[in-house]
Amino acid sequence: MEDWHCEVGNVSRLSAGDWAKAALEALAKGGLAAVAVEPIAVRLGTTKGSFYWHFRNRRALVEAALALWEQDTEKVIAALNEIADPARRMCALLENAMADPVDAAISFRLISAADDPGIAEIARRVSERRLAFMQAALEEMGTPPDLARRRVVVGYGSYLGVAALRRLGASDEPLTDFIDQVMAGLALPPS
Amino acid sequence: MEDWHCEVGNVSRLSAGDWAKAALEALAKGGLAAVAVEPIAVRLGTTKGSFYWHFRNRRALVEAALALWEQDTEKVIAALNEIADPARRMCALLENAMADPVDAAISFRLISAADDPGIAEIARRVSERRLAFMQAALEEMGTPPDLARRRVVVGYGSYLGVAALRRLGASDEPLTDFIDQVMAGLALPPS
DNA sequence: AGTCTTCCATACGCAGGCGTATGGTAGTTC
DNA sequence: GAACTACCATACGCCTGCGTATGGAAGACT
Repeated sequence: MEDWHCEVGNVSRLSAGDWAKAALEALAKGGLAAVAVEPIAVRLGTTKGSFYWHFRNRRALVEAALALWEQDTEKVIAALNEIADPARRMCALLENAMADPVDAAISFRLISAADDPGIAEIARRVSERRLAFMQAALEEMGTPPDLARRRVVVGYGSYLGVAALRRLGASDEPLTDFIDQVMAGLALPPS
Repeated sequence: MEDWHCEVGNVSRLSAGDWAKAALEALAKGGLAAVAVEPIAVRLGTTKGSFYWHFRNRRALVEAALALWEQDTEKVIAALNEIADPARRMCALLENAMADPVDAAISFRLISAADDPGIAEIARRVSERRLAFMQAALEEMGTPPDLARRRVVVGYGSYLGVAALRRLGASDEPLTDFIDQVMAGLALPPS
């Protein structure tokens, strides 16, 4: 799992991680169809020859990209867990999330492509992870697990949907309004 | 605009509307990439020759399919407007919407493909129409326009996001929970 | 009956993406 | 310094989709 971008002389050698990173960017920018070997090779200034040395096929590249995405979620969660107060933690989460249209774009691409069971499974796992993180915060504040779960599904759903509307240009309402409403829905004090 | 599926003898002739309908189904089922002339021709039991008589190119087919989708929204709105009581109207809307995963799937496909300005524009227009319909109901109940708008954005967003989570298999919570929460967020009495 | 219009089938060329085969280059190892 | 490995470039065949060109069938018109 330890792969490095290695640079020798003025010739740079690519790692599988470089390919995965570029693939994730392509996914966010152009959708699953844009995760195509030759265009990404051009973007990386190399050729297919490099790719098929590092990966078995295109599917493996997609999976590597999504693994990267999954790790990003873990990083964000780890960072937010530094915030002791659960209410402030959730508020920071919302602000954080709404400020990251790239992650939202990836989510939409995957939701759209959820007819592919492999894609759906990863998207489901990441969603589940995020929901669990939010639910834990509510439980910390004394909300019973079942109620917390139901509230968190709508809370995270609100984020997804409102981010989608902003992506479409169908909503330019200020973020504070949105955050206040979601916090209220989660039965948390406003920031 | 009057085109008919016409059947003469045992040979059926296709109309542009038949193509648009099939294209919309393909969009829902397989995404924008699945709106491809030849596969749809096979599905309709015909060939490209038919298609390029009815349409200028693939883009025109996509637009026709989305026009059909836009009309569906209008039909639903017209039907719901038969319900006099705004609160019950909104409740019926939510039940109606959550029972239609195909429409939701189309929404997700378009949100994902919103990097295409043409796609984004239609999706935005339809979203705006739905938001306006909901906002009108809230205003009927005395909510000031600005507040109604903000609530409705989160309400419709919640629908989109929760439908997405259900699509992923990340939520199997009962619909009544969701509906109650959204109705509460809209400051409407529960059903 | 012959022409005209409408609608469709077939065949073609082109482009782009996937995966493979094969050779080459630059370090590493002994 | 020679073999060896790791990494990459090039070239190829295949498939699928787009759009066009052209001919054919079947009813309508006169």
